[in-house]
Amino acid sequence: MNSSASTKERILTAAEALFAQRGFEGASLRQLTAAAGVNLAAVNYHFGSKDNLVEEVFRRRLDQLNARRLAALKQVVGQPDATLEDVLAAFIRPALDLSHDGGGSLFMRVLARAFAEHDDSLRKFLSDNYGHVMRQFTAEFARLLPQLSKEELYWRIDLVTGALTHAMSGFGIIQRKSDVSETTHREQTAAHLIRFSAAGLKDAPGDWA
Amino acid sequence: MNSSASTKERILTAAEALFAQRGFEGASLRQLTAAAGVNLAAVNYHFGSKDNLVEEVFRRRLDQLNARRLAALKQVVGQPDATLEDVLAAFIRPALDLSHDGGGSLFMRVLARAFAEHDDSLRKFLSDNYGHVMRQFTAEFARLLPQLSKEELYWRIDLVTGALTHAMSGFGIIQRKSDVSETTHREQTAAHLIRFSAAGLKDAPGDWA
DNA sequence: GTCTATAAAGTGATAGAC
DNA sequence: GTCTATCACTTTATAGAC
Repeated sequence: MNSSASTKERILTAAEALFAQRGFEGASLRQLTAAAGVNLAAVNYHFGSKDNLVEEVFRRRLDQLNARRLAALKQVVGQPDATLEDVLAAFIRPALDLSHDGGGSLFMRVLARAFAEHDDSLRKFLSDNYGHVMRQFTAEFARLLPQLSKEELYWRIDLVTGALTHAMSGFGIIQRKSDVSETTHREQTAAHLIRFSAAGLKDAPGDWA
Repeated sequence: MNSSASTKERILTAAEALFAQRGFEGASLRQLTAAAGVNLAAVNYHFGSKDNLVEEVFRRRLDQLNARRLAALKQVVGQPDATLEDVLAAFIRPALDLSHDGGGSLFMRVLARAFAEHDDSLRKFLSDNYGHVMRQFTAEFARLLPQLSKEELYWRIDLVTGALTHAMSGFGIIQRKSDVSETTHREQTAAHLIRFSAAGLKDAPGDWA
């Protein structure tokens, strides 16, 4: 029953889809291995445990995603006339591209679930492994928005994060129309996200802070 | 082991807390009835099934929440000089108040989970029972933002929804400091949400739409 | 309305043959 | 590296005594 990919990769792909659809608790190893066309015992052989498999599902996509984000940010920071929109684009575009190339469109839904879960160990894993990315972007936002207090900036970045996660996990009311190409739709999505986020970030600071 | 509240109410309260913490699949009836101090069989006696219990957890809070939202919106629509911020406040403040009175602060986390779940039957339940509330608010936004195309407006409302859900479920980086009262913190949260959302909604429409 | 006991099925994980 | 078989346990739900 082996297709082209390795057993390990096929488990990861099937797990990503099932975690997106039914959650980490909701997706059982039996459903998962059946979908991947591999033996039940293969999960424990290759990953050790279900928890470890969950982490590997994140690692596979986030390593690539965050490398691309940091590369894009580096490009932007190099330019003296970089705008807030440029920094937002460096953060957003790589995430939208995920849904294009790797077939990893489901991964953003997995990520949205992880946010909603509040699971401490999972959050610690994400923070430990990818927190430095968020810190670099935050520093750049702070540089471009010096009029905002630290607290006000954190608040707004938090709200931007919410909007992005929501939009990128794709449960918005906006569906791509059949006469719009996938590429065009992704460009429009990026433009909406960047514009909306920039407007919220740039707004004058509140006078009550 | 009976405290003051009825068995039914105590199950609902325990279920809300556990669903927020461990998810709908992750929270078992055994954990739930143990936390409520009631017998395991009481869930099936009072609610028929776990799925039905989930719906009742939503109904208990959303009936009140949406009634307050519509009442607040009615007040706003009555005034000829109502602002976008007023409409946003009518939507946001009742949700923040939930965390104050009923001890229902956990409910917003349950709601955030429901959004991330993509569960069709749950989404249909929410849409069937509370969709009219969102439609009324959308109509008011459209009236106050006539420069936006229907598509652009829907996009922005969707992004606002993401920011609100994220913030109200309380997994932001912003925590209340010990020297800030609960009331003050809620006011600041509301101010941030309203200001940020209004800025994103009011931004000039894109020229590519 | 609340209880115990249990049915029937599902769960993650593992031992051991190949 | 892959398989079967199974362990030890948990799950929802229900039957029937009180």
